[in-house]
Amino acid sequence: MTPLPRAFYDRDTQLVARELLGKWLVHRRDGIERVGRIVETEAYLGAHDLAAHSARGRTARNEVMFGPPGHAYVYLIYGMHHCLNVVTERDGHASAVLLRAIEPVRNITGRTQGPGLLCAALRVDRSHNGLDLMSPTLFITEPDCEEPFAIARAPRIGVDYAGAWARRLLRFFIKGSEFVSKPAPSRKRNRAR
DNA sequence: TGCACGATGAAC
DNA sequence: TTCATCGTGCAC
Repeated sequence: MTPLPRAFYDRDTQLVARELLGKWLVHRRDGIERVGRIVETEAYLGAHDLAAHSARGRTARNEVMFGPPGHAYVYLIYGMHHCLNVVTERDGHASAVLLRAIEPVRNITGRTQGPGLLCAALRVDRSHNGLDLMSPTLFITEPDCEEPFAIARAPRIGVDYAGAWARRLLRFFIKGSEFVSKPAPSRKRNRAR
């Protein structure tokens, strides 16, 4: 298995988010190779995207987002869950794709539908922050075999604070996959439109 | 030095 | 609908 080249990540973030669907996410650790098929992603477009961590400026936490493409941005959320992102576009653009769900392929135990569960199942944590995805321990690769699938899009999850940016269709998932996350129904009221 | 708050998940 | 749980970022 060969890691996708850096050029894959050095492109439009929405395009990368779409094309990551169906790819295999691989993590080798303790002699175990865990593999999951990516079925759900979210695009965070850069410092102008009010839902992105990078929108509030460069800090110690989001430093990796501001770096070159093809690196892992992993952070701890709600004091207990990890989220894995891949940095996209040119150095300094501060965009990334959040990997939200995978379908188990090899050596995966437990549920994988949601960014926190994905990291737990793959044994990915903050120690992987900044890791180059060209590395043999954590990378994304073409699947061994793949059947055609349809892509659906929807608003991103958990970013209601971002106003109009929260309503943009920047979440992508494989239509009909049972491994796509099913977040709790939003308590959002009827919204005029 | 203190404190409010998450790109979540699970229980009630 | 509520809560667990803690690193981060920014206000004092």
